[in-house]
Amino acid sequence: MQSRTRSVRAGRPRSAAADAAILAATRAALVELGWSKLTLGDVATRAGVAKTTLYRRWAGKSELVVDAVAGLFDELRLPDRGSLAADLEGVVLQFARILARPEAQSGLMAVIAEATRDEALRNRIRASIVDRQKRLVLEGRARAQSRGELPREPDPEEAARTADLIFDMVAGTVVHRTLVSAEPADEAWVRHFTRVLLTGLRSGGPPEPSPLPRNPGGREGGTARAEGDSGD
Amino acid sequence: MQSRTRSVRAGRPRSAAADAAILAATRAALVELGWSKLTLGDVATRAGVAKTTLYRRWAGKSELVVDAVAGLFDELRLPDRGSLAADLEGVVLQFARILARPEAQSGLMAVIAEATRDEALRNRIRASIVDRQKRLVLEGRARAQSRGELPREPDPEEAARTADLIFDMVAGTVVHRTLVSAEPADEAWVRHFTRVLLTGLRSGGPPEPSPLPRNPGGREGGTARAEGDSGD
Amino acid sequence: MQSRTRSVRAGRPRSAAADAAILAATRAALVELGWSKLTLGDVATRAGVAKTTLYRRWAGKSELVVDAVAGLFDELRLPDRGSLAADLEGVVLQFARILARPEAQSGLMAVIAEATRDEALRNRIRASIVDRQKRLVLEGRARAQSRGELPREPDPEEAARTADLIFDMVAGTVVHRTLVSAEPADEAWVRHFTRVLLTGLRSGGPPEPSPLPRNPGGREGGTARAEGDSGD
Amino acid sequence: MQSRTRSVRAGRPRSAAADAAILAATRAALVELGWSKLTLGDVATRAGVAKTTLYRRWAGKSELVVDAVAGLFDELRLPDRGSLAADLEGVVLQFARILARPEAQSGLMAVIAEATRDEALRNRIRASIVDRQKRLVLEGRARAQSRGELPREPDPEEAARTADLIFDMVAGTVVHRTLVSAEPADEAWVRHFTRVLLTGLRSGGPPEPSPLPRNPGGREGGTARAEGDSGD
DNA sequence: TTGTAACCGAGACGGTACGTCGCGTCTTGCT
DNA sequence: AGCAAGACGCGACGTACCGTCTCGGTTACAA
Repeated sequence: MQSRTRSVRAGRPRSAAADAAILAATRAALVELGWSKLTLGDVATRAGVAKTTLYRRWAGKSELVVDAVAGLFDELRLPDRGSLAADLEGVVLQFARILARPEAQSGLMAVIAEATRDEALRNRIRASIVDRQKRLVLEGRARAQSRGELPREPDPEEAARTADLIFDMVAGTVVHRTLVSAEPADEAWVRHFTRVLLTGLRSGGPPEPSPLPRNPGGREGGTARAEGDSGD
Repeated sequence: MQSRTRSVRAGRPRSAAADAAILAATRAALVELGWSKLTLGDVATRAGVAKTTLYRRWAGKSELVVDAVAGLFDELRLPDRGSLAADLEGVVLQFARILARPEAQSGLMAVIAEATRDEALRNRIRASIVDRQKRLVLEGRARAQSRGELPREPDPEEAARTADLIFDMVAGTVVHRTLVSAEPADEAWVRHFTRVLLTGLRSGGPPEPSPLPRNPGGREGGTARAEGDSGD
Repeated sequence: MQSRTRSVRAGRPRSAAADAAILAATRAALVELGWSKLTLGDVATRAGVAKTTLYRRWAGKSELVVDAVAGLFDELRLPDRGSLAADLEGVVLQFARILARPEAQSGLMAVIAEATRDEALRNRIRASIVDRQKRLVLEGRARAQSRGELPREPDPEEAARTADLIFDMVAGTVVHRTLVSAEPADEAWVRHFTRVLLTGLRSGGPPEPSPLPRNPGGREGGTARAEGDSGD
Repeated sequence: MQSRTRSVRAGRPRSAAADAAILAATRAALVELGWSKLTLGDVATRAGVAKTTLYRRWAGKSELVVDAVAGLFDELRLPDRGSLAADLEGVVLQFARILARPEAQSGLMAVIAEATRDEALRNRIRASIVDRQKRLVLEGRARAQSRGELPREPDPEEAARTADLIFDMVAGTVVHRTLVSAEPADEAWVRHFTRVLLTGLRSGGPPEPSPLPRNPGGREGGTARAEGDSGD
């Protein structure tokens, strides 16, 4: 009978405290050193843990940082501020504030870069970070629908497509603002952004087959100086 | 005597061919290996160049990759397809196609990650990559205004703010779709996205205290409290 | 097996069996891997024993291997073949055959190397291995003396000195032949070696101040064939 | 034409000083730490050299120590003291003194132990250490023959066999005395040993087919004479 | 034509971090 | 209380790149 028990758990169990210490040390090292100068040996030292212990739990730097960064997003909540617009603003602002923290900045882009070459890592990121965020979008929409602020989408596929788009727009735009443009995503900016987004969503139905306005008569004069004439 | 002579350029000049070979080798290495496994020694070997030659021209991996990736965006053009919507679609699609290439995926996010800790690198990225893209947004708006599709914004500051927002939304969303969600930014998606974006922009004026344009349910008051005062 | 019969006391029922299993596993590992690649974890696994159990009984790799190798020499016996020469040949051959086994080769030299820096280990080796061998020399001499083949040495110190020398010559030469010269110590070689050794011993008395033979002219016949006659 | 030159020597040449520094550091580390606690990282540090430099020149600890120890035997010389006995004593004493040094003790046995499992290492030891010593035996015999102290052996195979035996006896006995018995191989001992050895050799002819005397009656007088009064 | 100065390839150098392995110790739960 | 299982802190391993530094040899311009 013990053969099963044995295979399940024999020997000294892994220290739960070590996991927490390592993740905290990773975040601290990200703040101080950033991704590229973060070394696993240093993280182990900070955590008061042997390097081997670290490698027993994570396959490498990328996996470790994904988990460390994922923790930052745990605090994301969907506030109930009474309206879709207000709720959205609140969530975006929370998201922006997390991204403003150096440990998120340093780590997040780097693991995304790594993930472009690593299917498993991409899945890990999705499971640990992305899906957790995306859930907020779905919840927010459901709430808005129950409030009557948004119509209920009958086609589930279209609903998913739109949710994905919203999510990419929100997360992508905030990330780009923060990390590429390197401008603060403060309250005023968030208000501006969410207004544009919501306006677009309220009117934006399913994509239509003929997107080209097909301007009669051709170009209005303003285009004149444009270089594009040769183009398509 | 030579020793005192200020010869503007004495000695053997740098090989122009080497630069091109190195950048091409860098892109090839990015495709094959990705950022993290790309090594400067390997790039030098591929380019048929000594490591020293490489270090004479670039300070390190990041700078080299910025230049190598920047070249990819040279082909970005603002097409004149007759309408703002069509032009926007065209640009976004071009951008998406560049981002679909592995050398862009691997390199771009990584240098952005590096740049979070390196002011000089951030400036280099802005100068080489970002500003070149942002110019398209400005050109596109100017063309749309001259066509009469968009009103002329009287406040230059507000105009700049909106241009930045558009840029962050476009670039950020496409990047997020491609790299994080790892879904193809194909024509259908681009059409969907640009329609939402344009709709938002056509109605989105300067930020207002009450951003809810119409609420079918009729709860006007809720918006008020939801806004800034309550905070969180 | 045995643990089932007596469930009352869960003491150390395997203690005796474990020792044998561990030593056998050690020898097996020596054969397969040699000293430097032998690991205690592997030995424990082979013996079906926990590493802890192993460490309770031996302080480390060296001590364990000393005991494992010592067992090989248990089979050494002083045969009675009727003459000193024949007895010596027999013992040397036995010794050579043990040294030809890979577990002896791998282990013995290594622990001797370790012992150069470790007094306790040196003593352990002496007690477990060396003295057991040296006893054969003493027994052999006693037997030869009782046969009348060797005179009885009146000075006990000199007797000890000579016994030590014989031992070093026998063991050292066989070891060197086997491990350094890496040539087989087969029957023919043993015969050659023991004849030289015995001849030397029969004539070799206490050390003298003037070792120069000083006979440039030629060899006195007596010395030349002092012992050869006996054989044929 | 440089293509040939290039392949022969291109790039920065290896530092000759580094080799010497590394070997000296290795010997120093052997003295202080002994074989098992000697680490290549430590050797590199002592030599003021990077670990990589060390690994570029030697495949591992064993190879390095072989070279380091081989240097110790460079000082071995065949002295001309006028007689075979005196020459032999001189060489053996030199050998004993080298073996008395801790760097030789620590290293030599260990690499021999390693060599039992490593053909290449065995060859390296033979080339660097053993053959150099064996040459002295051959030189010594030639000199003794020219002096008339030893007969010229007509059969070259038998000559080689005997030289090998002498070598194994000399080296093996001294090593065993020093490292296993852990007794000093001082002048008195060397005199005792060499006298026994030389006596054995002077009378020891080629091995004979029937070595077992098998005379149950035992032997008498002739043997007895050899002992006390020292024929030579 | 000849200097001379900066270039070029090759590759060794002192370092740093990697990810792995073995050591000997320390929990666990089972018997 | 001893056992197997196995996680733990420690520290060396051998490898891979880093960015720098010789090397011998090659341009290209100036004297």
